[in-house]
Amino acid sequence: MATVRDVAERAGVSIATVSFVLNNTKPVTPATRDRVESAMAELGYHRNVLARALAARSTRIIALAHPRLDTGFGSEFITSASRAARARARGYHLVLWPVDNDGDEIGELVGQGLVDGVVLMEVLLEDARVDALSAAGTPFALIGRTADPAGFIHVDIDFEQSIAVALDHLQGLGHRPTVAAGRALRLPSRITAVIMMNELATFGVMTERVVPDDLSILYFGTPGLAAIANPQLTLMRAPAAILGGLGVDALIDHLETPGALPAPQLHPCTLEPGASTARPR
Amino acid sequence: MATVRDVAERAGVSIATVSFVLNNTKPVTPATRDRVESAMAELGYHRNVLARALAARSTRIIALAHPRLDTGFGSEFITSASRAARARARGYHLVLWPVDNDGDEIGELVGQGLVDGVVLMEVLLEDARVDALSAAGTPFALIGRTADPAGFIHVDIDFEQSIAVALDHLQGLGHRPTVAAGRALRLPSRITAVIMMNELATFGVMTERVVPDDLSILYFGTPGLAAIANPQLTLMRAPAAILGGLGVDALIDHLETPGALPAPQLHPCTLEPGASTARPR
DNA sequence: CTGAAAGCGCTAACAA
DNA sequence: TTGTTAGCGCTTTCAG
Repeated sequence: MATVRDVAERAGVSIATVSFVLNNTKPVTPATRDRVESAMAELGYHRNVLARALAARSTRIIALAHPRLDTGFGSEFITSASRAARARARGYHLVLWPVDNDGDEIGELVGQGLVDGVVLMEVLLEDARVDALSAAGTPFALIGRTADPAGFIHVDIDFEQSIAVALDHLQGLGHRPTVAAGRALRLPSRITAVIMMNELATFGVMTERVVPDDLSILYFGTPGLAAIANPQLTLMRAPAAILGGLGVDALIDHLETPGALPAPQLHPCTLEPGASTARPR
Repeated sequence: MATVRDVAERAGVSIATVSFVLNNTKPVTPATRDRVESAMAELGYHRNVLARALAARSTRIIALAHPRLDTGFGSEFITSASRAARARARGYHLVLWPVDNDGDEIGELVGQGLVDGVVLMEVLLEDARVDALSAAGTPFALIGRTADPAGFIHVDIDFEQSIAVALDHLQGLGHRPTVAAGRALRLPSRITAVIMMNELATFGVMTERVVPDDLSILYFGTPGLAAIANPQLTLMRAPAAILGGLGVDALIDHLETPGALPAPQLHPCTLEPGASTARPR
């Protein structure tokens, strides 16, 4: 592997100059820049990211902290995050960190100095990982929200907008809204439609009522379960692929503009028709 | 962040000694080892992986090269790979590389010196990425196989075993085997059951025949599609979660025992009953 | 068994 | 505009 030293020698300049053209950090005459650039091309030079990171105190690596056991969030989330990281002009790397919910593990990992920041998946209302990252002084972005997300970089589902779309769908079918959020143990018989956010509960309800004849169900979540159900559930699909990319983008924005706190990015679910919603009888 | 220097000072030894206990690379008196270890504990010392990597010429980071656009392989694959990497006693990191099928991009990435090896997903029979990695001299493991996999570290689906299970299932229902591999344009009417490996083709067949009354279909692949189909497909599910971990394990084994070439790990699909297979009429 | 010292490949003052 | 040089934090000979 060729090093800056080799390039410098071949171009007849100092290694500092090579670094300057590499990073565009100081003015260099077009002529010398040319010489350096062709030397790099001829040698097939690739800058060693490790050495760069050590010297520059910035690794351009970010971590995606995901649940240790797969919660079935779908590969789109991860691949979109991975693409977003590499897509930037100068390219970040994304490492995967399977971590528990207590903050110890993630604290240990950031202590290793490998990453410039962390994207945290499946954030809880009270989240020890968030505390650990704050304590360590590591920049991070949340996918989801803690109880008090103000002050944290975060991206999440736009629930308000999503609910609006969901209600619109149900009302279009002729259902009338009522306020009954929460976990009612038993569904009053006058209810003609429900919006469900919980897998298990959804299947529970489906055993008690004839869907969609007696009850329409609109399910918020990922398609896996919705597809398997019988009848196939009408789904408000979480924008997984989009959130992954947005989270990474927000974090990188922050890293490159230390002052700024990127505004929260909220993205709605999209309605995917199924057979679990219909006109009320 | 505390450094070896801080630890050495506090323990009253040289930084070399600290390194020796850190890596267990030279004998150290229990007494001094103790002093060093408590110094590390007191300072909350974490070894900087970058500096270690640069000096030791080994990063303990491996890359998972995945298709740039999500092919719906499921998150289990990636999370199991990520867990396998971190699980080892001394912990590897896994970075994600979305790459095209031509070898340029991956060649560029390994040139950066960030990783000790690469796990390659969705390997093709003729694969430019494999050539690029070979040329670069980077250790790698394949998920899948090239036309001639001998000499490459690889893990894959055990097709032989899987087919045996599949045939067993169909014969148990009363179908009789015939040899008709390939892509027959039209299905002879005497055929009572097929094993399908291709999404599109499967749906094509389903529009032409009544399933499972006229034709039983056994589908090899991932559950996403199988679940959505009507009737729900009987599935031979690819062992994604297992292969991810096996691939990483094989690569790390190789990295830590430069001589050895880990034997190919083949793992069969598992049969998941659906409604697309039945007794022939 | 322990320490001194020379790097790993690069960045970034500071000088020239 | 370019070069000299001192690190970044660690590993690893080579002496002692």
